Amino acid sequence: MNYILFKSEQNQETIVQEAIPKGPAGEGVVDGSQAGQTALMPWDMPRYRNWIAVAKVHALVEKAMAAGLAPLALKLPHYDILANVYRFPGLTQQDLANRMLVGRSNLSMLLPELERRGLVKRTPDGEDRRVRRLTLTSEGRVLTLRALKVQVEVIEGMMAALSAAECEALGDFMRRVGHHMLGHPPAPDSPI
Amino acid sequence: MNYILFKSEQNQETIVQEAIPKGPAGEGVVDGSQAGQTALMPWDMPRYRNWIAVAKVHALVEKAMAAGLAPLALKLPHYDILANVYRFPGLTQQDLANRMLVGRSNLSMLLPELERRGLVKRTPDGEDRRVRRLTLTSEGRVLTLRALKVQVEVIEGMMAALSAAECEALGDFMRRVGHHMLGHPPAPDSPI
DNA sequence: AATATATAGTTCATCATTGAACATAATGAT
DNA sequence: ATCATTATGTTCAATGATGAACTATATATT
Repeated sequence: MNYILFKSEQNQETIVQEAIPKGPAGEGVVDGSQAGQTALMPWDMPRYRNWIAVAKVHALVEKAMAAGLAPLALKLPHYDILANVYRFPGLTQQDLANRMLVGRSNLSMLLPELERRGLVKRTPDGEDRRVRRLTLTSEGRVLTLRALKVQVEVIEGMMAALSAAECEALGDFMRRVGHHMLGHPPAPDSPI
Repeated sequence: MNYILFKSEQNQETIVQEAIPKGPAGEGVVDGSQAGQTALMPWDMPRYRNWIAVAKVHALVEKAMAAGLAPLALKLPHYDILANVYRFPGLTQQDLANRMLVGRSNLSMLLPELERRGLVKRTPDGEDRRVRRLTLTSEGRVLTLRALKVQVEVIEGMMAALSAAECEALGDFMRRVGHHMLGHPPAPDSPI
């Protein structure tokens, strides 16, 4: 059975036929590069590999952030909340969920812990009784600044491999991609 | 209490003093941009913003992947395993964990489910009785190809916002950053 | 040969995240 | 005024991921 796997950059369809197993005593070990009519697999394609590189760096940064935040007794999701609330005091839980690209229920699980630790306050909105608005306590702000310092160090350490022009190009590319994926033109104060 | 938050690109230290709360009736709403001696916050810095853009795109791609894989009854972590085992048949669980940048215990939780579904086989190594080697079944390979098609569509859709040169530059940047973070020069068959 | 150290994979408890379902409130249509 | 629809946040069950502790095995040291 053949699949049309993808079109190459030259708009040429690549068809992959299920590879025939080979290997010692027919043990099922398969050489993926021996597939069908064209040997091209996604990892042979530049765009795919470029995205895998992005994904790997993202995983490395998350690990570095987790390690850097551990001495502050702060997990990455909690820090994300604190940083966003520091930057946009008074935002709603729905707004925060949109910015963090997580579900509302996740925040309903995470926020009580930050409240309990005395870092965040949730207050009812003056007009809409469904809404709660988020602000940091003074202790929350202090901790957030310390955690921001950690994040800046991770990002600066990472970006040291790039020139300023390269770093700016990276940001331009990613913002453009982000807006493209969201399907609308860039807006002020967009989460991207 | 002041913090040295970070050094700017001109190597100038930025000091942030805790912002003074303001807002209606002293309700604790804080304007982060009114901090201390210099108003620069991380989100005012290009490198920080550039990384946030990368992180946002990564989150969007993960959502798109999850949505695209749902009709195949496949979750993203399971797909990651299948794709890596397809590409490197016979690899060990330890090797797979390294490539996926997750812990060995995570794979011990995920792999039995793929085994139960008849997608993956775990076989003892011929020489080292601690080791199990991973291969896909024929059904696993078929499903993996279908899932690869989904991933390629997501990546192609994303990269449509970039020219070929921009996409290649992006990959170059990220590979360099990845190697920089791992602290060693690029190697053949590196996870980055 | 005996012992110490390192490695591969598993189990465990804990936490983050998801998506469905729910309760309450606001808005829009009639 | 009433009803339908949408929005906000919470609860629930299920699942993915982590890091410590464990078992079994391999390797290095003495």
